[in-house]
Amino acid sequence: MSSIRVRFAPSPTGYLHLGNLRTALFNDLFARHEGGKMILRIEDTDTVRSKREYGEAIQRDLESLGIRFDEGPYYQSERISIYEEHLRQLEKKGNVYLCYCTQDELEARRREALAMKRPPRYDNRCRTLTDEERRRRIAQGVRPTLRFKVEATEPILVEDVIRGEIKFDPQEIGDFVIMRSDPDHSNRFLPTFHMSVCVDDGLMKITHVIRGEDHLSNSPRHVLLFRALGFPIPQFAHLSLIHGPGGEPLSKRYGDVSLSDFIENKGYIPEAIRNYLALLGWSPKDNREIFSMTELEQSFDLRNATHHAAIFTEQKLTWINSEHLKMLSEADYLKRAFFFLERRGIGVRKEPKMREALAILKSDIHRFDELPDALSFFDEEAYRNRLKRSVAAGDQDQVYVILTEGRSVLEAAQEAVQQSSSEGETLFLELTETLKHRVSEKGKKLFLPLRAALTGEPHGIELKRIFQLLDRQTILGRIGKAQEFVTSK
RNA sequence: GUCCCCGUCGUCUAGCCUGGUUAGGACAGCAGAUUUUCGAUCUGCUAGCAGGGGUUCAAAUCCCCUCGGGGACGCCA
Repeated sequence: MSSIRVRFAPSPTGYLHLGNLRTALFNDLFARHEGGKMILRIEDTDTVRSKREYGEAIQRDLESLGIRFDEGPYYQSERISIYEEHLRQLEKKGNVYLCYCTQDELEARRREALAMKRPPRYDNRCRTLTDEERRRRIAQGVRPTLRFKVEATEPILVEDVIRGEIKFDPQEIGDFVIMRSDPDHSNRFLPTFHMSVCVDDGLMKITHVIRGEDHLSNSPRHVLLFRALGFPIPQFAHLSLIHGPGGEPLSKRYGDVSLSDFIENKGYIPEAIRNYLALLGWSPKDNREIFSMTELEQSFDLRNATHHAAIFTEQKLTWINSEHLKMLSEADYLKRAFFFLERRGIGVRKEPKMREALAILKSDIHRFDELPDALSFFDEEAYRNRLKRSVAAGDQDQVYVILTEGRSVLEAAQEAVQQSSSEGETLFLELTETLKHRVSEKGKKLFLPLRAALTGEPHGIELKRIFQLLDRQTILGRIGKAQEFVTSK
């Protein structure tokens, strides 16, 4: 039994984007590969911005991606007394002091420092506050914060599984706030992220802190805090960030990279998203690209994570999704396809041939949102509307052009179908045999008009299959209809 | 501004540690084959070491500088 423990610790101040989700996934894959445990911790100490609904949405997203946690969710807002307790230890050891600088003062000094091209860091001035000054501040009603004294003189080492050993000069780090004033209770403190993270990681016996690279420069502070609190220092692994298609960092306002949009609207399957996300910032030594859930866990190795940001684009995800669709059993695929279509309000089960058509489409489509169009030829009304639009658009429309140029083919086809009494594939074979002798067109010129007349689309399911899916009457009717439409113009 | 991280085809990446490869793979794109159509499939092609110095017989690989991107420097996390 491995003692490895990792955690995913989001703050419920918005929805998870794909970058956050990948961090969760890497924690999950690492834990499972190592036979360790994964803990979910909701970092909701920012009482103003945190929302319960976000916490719930986060859990839904994790679940739909197949990311499971062995412990939690722990809510930090319910653990305030624990942080207070550990604060007392730090106070006893003289690691903290009260700071009476107001936010306005701090902000003004930061701006000034920046303007003078100096580092905008805290100057530790309240470390040496005189009793008199302190009394004056209190009299003014200033609410203090508690700062951690950065007294280290030796370089602080952050051991990172991905990047190696990184050194930080403690001189570069100002005393930082570990307890801030609680906006809702006038004499109470709330832990800042630094404090709650270190106490919880220590208490929860986290062995590997796997998080985004944006936390890299926080890590030396955390090393100092872990030491002061008497906790062992975990291994760090800072993941390179994921950027959007334009190269910009992903942020919570990018609603279009939300998981539910990808699954519910675009029709990607979770296995594929997992697979794609794993490949964004990591690759196995053998360069494989398609992985099942368990295969991913087996080959995952944090040390193979990349060091640079990766741009998220849908093209490869689309391909990976089509590969995963092919790997699905027919029953599983149909179940999911029906589910997707029904959510779109397309009642597919009523149509007996629909199941057959869906099965054919399995190896054809990339994602489920291609299904409604691909199946629309079943619907007589949708078919007619499509033709009407074509005719209205005239030469601008591909289908209209195909139909017009293929008029002679359609005439011959109509006649041939009328003369035959077959159905399905046999009808198709007889038809092509007859047409071979009656018209000079072949290949594209021959089949495109037939397809367009039958489905109203220039592409779709194999033509032979369409004959299996539509009955004689419909086929005959549509060929006639198509001719009517083009000549009516 | 200071500190930290990063820079290989359009995109995801292998190679870097431990110098010697025609710099490999995949997606996308393009072309051909096949299916007497589209799609799917198969084959092929296009395309890259950010720039400059240095070390070396030899540099994507080691060193330095420059440029570019990102992050931190919050009573957000």
